[in-house]
Amino acid sequence: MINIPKGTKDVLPQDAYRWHYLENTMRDVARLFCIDEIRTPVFEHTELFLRGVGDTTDIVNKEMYTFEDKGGRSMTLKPEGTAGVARAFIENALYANPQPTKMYYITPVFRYERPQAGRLREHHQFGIEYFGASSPLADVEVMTVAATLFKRLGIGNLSLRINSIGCPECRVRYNVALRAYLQSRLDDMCPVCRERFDKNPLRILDCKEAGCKAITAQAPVTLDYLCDECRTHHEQVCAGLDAIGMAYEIDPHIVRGLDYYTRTVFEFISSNIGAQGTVCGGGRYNNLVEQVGGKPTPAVGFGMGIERLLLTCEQLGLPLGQAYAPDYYIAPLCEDAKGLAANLAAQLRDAGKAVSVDLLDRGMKAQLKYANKIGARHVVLIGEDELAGNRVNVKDMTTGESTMTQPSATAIVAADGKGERI
RNA sequence: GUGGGUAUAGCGCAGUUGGUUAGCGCGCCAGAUUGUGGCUCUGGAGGUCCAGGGUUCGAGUCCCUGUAUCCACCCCA
Repeated sequence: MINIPKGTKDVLPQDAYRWHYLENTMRDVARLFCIDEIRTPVFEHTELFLRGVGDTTDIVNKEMYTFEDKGGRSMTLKPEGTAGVARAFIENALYANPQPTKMYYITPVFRYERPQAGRLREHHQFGIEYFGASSPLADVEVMTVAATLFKRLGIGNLSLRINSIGCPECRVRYNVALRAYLQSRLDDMCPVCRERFDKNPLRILDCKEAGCKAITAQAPVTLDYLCDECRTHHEQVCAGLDAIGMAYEIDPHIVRGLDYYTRTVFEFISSNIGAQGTVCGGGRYNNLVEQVGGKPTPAVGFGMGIERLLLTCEQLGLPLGQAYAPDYYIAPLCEDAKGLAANLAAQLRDAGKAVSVDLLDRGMKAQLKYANKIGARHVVLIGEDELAGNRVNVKDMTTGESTMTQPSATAIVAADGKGERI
């Protein structure tokens, strides 16, 4: 027995409709905002993620599925969706199209992690990317897309937290201030944070250790060290959210783990799916396109974990569409009926009906039982009597009523609701 | 990479201070006077008790090691 790799999941036939429901809703919402789909490869040159995501991040450092192909090139399964889209934007000269360029994707992503509730090695993301719009209006619209999707799904209890981490210039001034504050308190902090102090002090704000939290509660926050442009941008994002009545909370401790973020960062958080509650995370990344070799291009977007979204919906008991069921199950009851059964199945399918036919040579009772279990709405019975009378028996499985009718798709469909109980 | 919980039939579980052919519910297959499903009843199939070692007359049960899985840290969606 070879079992499934750690941290991956099968979507089983009886559950696939839920995924279709979520994906269809995502595509519908994207359409409402005039966002077109982009599909990029599942693997890219490793170099893209080193430069795009950032080589100091955990994702790049210890979580990538990297391998050498048979030509000796280093390839990596995409650990997030944005870098590939940025690459495609540049490579296909999408900047030459009317701007902005608004794109969405639904894709698997891969990270070598220890699985737990809401965290997998392969998960799926719905993401959107807006290129070429520096206005805070774009930040607001991106958050609105996520909020619209949540609303459509009936999710009402997510909290939106936003922050601004400024631009690289703000970051330099802020790091000076943060280090000055932390310097004298280093002894009371956890070992991990003492290392972060030198490498990336911003991450200390993210620490969950009680001692560190107590210290960082009073620490300077990026919001107080923004340059004029970044501060104005942030204020306008907040004003934009206020204007449309979207509730949010400013959380100075949101520091996203990907290096490409600038200015706005945000998360939609669920409180009922375990410790990994971030269903959607995103923000602005004005330097990414340039970092992977394009001309400076402002950009903003989000990634949404579909498994976490599904968990949230399930926890809330929300409807997720309906399982697929046959419109007709055709039950030949003798050898001679099989030809007609196959013929009627073909006719009904031509008419757009979902049709299942006996493949196991089962008896009538077993076939009706089976039809019931798979949720067939009608059963077409064909036995000796029907063949002799040039008729078929259409049974409505909801009402239990049967109708004798001519052996053609149009007659069978027209028989719906006209039967009598036998 | 670190810590804790769990592992018995397809799924969910029980299994006494160690004791003889390892059970229950659901599901699956079949039947209940031979052409009508759901409800009910009856029967059937299905298990290397995670793996390897140890203690013992005897291990699903106790001990050790390993593996898998779940949860949490870290980090993220």
